[in-house]
Amino acid sequence: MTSPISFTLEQEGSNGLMRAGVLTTPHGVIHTPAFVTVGTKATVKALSPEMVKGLGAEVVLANTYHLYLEPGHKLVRDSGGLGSFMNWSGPTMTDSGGFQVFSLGSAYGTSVSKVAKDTPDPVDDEQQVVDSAVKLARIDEDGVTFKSYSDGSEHRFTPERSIEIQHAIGADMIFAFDECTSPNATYEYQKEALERTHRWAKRSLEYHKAHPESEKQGLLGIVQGGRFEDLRKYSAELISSLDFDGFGIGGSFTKKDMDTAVGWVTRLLPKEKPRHLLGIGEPGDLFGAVENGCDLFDCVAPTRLGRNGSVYTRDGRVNILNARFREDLKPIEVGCGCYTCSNYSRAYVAHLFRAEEMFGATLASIHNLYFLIHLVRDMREAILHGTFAEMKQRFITRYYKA
RNA sequence: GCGUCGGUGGCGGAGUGGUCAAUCGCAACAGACUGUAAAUCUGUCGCCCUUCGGGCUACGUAGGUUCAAAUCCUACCCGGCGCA
Repeated sequence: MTSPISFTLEQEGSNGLMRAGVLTTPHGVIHTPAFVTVGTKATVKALSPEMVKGLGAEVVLANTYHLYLEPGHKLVRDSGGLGSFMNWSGPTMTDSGGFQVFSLGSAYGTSVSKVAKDTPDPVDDEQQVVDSAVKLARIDEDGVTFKSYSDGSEHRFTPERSIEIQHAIGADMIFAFDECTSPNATYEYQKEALERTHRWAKRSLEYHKAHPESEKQGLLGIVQGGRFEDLRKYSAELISSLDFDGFGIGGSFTKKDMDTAVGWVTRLLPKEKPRHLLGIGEPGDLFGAVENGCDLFDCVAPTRLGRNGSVYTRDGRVNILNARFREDLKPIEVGCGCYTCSNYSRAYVAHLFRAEEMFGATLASIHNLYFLIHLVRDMREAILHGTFAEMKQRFITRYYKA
């Protein structure tokens, strides 16, 4: 059976891993490597689809669990599918709800994120002690029972159910239902969770292939294995052996080891299919991931940081609320081509945040998304021109100079 | 002029003899945020010393009572209200 999505490699890097390509979906093409804009609840927070398109985004990723809870996947289906519902005409993706197994489960009530710090914060360790009874996700072999974070009602996700819902939502690319594990999980637990995720991957795939939606929607299998080399490689081989349309690399990492861990996996994945690194990332992480052969990335950071007043610049991330920007009439980044920097000053954006005017979140989100999307796009160009290493060196030196 | 209520940290506003450098909110200052439980969360917030801790100056002003006062008394200054 032919895949509803096709991937063409344009250029491979000298390290044999990184590559530039073109991913064709039923709703348009994505030039990879590409940063995927996150629109969890069928909206990129604070932005209209026109703004999202205008800042250069080629694809939007929504969330199955969130849309299932609100407004319900059937309504999305009856609205003509995700793209039609949210008025986004380009390519779309949905995450399976696997991340919510983590964020509402083991990470609930803690400050643990999927990317662990190299030097653990003792406060984090204390906060990890959360009664398992209050967590909102419970895992068993067959699936996950969630308690809605908004009204406490109970819901059940299985691999089949996740795919069924993702079929209704109708994104071009969907993900197998997996378990995103905590970076603090033991090897034993990671292994156990990995085996389960593999069984879920097969079930997701079987359910998908048995339905006509598989002719319009591509299914991506997810490699897990935490921070353990043998588990990552085992997972990459097993997931590769299945007939997925592409691959996701999920789960937890250490900031320092992320590149290495991604490399273990991408070396084993078939070159002719796209790889999506789930939930990453920060500028530095993106360089490492691209260098190690990832094609797609999504991250909430640009929009969340934007709403909270942090903005990216070539000289590092800054908080626009800092006193020094109060009367600073320069754009957030001199030379930036985004709508925000073309028309507004730091002082104005800072004023909006201080006055709690919602347009501030919009302007900061536009800038941050533009920054990351164009950063990855620049990486793509650099791969095509064989100048990736210099480009990376130049950026990293300046961005992390402190 | 008489009466009355009140004057607390940048602001609002608690406190009404000791546990008060003074609850709390706002503002301010800084930090965090990686498949969105998030337009959220955390910390600092009189001055000085290196943190623990210690020192100093403070609750309109000046005196007083008391072992001890933002809290009680007296006078004065200022403000609100009422009566002339």
